[in-house]
Amino acid sequence: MEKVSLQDVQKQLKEHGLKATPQRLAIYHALVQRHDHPTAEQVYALIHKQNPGISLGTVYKTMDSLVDAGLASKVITSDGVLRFDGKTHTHGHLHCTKTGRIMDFEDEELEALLTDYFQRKKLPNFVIDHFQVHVTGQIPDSRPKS
Amino acid sequence: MEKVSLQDVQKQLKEHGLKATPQRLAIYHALVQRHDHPTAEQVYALIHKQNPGISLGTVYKTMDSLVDAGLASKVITSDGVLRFDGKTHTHGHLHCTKTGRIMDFEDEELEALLTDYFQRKKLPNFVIDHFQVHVTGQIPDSRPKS
DNA sequence: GTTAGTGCAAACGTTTTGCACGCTA
DNA sequence: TAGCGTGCAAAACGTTTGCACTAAC
Repeated sequence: MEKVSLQDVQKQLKEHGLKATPQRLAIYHALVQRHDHPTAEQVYALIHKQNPGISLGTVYKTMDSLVDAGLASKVITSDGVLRFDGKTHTHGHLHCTKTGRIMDFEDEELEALLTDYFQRKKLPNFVIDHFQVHVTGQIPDSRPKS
Repeated sequence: MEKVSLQDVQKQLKEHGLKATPQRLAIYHALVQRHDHPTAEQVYALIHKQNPGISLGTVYKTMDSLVDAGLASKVITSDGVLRFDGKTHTHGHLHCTKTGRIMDFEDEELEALLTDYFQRKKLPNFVIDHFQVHVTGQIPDSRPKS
C-alpha cells in the first residue's frame, strides 16, 4: 500500500475544498494504518484513545467527506455494516465468513485479466465505472467471532 | 435462469424440513419472476396486492428460510440494503449507481476465466467458498432514482 | 395434535439529521 | 470574521425479535 503522509492528506483535503481539521487527520491516519476495513465504531474506538473529544457522528460525517474527496471508499459486507477502506484504486476483497474479517486482495494478474476481459466484452447498455472481485471463504483454524 | 415450478419449490421446501405455506410460495414466486434483486420492502409490495394479509416481518423470516433451504441468496449492495436473489449459483452483478438497479451478469467465459485463475492461484491461508464479480457503472440515459 | 410458521408491535443497532457552538482559513 | 466542521442528542431507517395465534403436516 502506498504510504500517504499527513502533509499529503492535508494537501489533498484542501485541494478538494475541505478544511484540514485535527479530526479528519486523525481519522484518515487511522484508516491508512489499518489494512483491514474498520467499521465506523472501530475507527471511533481507535482514535478515541488519543483523541477523546470526538464523536461517532463526526466519524460518519468525516468518512463521507473523505469518500467524496476520493481519499477513501466504502465497502458494505454481507453483515450489512458499512466499512471503510483507505484506498480507492481497484482491488478485490477476501471476506472470511467465520471471523467477519475482510482483507484486501491485490493481484496484478487478476486485474489485467479482468481489464482485458471487460475491454473485449462490451456490455450492452452499461457503462462500466469499475469492477471488483469479492471472494468469500474462510481462514482455516480461525476462531469464529463472538 | 432455470425455471422452477411451484411443485418443485414445494418439494424442495419439504426436503429441507420447511412447511410449504402459501406465504412462502407467494414470496418465492415473486422472487423468481423478477430478475432484478428486490429488497424486502419490494417483495412485500409485490405480493401484498394479491395477498394482502401478509406482513413485512414474514417476508424477512421467509427469506431467511429460503436462503437456508438453498433456494435463494442474499446480496448487500453499496446502499447498505439487503436484497434477495432468486438464484444461488455463482454469477456477477451489474450495479447502476444512477438508478440503484442491480442486474445479473452471467457469462461463461468470465466464470471460466476466474475459476481457472483461482485454481492456479492458491491463496495463502484462505479457503475459497465462492467468488463473484461486482461491476459498478451506469445505464446510459437512465433516469436517476428519487 | 404437534410443531412450525405467521402477524403484529416493540426493540435493536447502525446511520443520518438538526442545530448551536467552535475553529480553520 | 465568514463559513465550514464538530458535538450532542434525537430521529430515522432497515432488520430482528418475542409472543400469542393459526395453519400445515
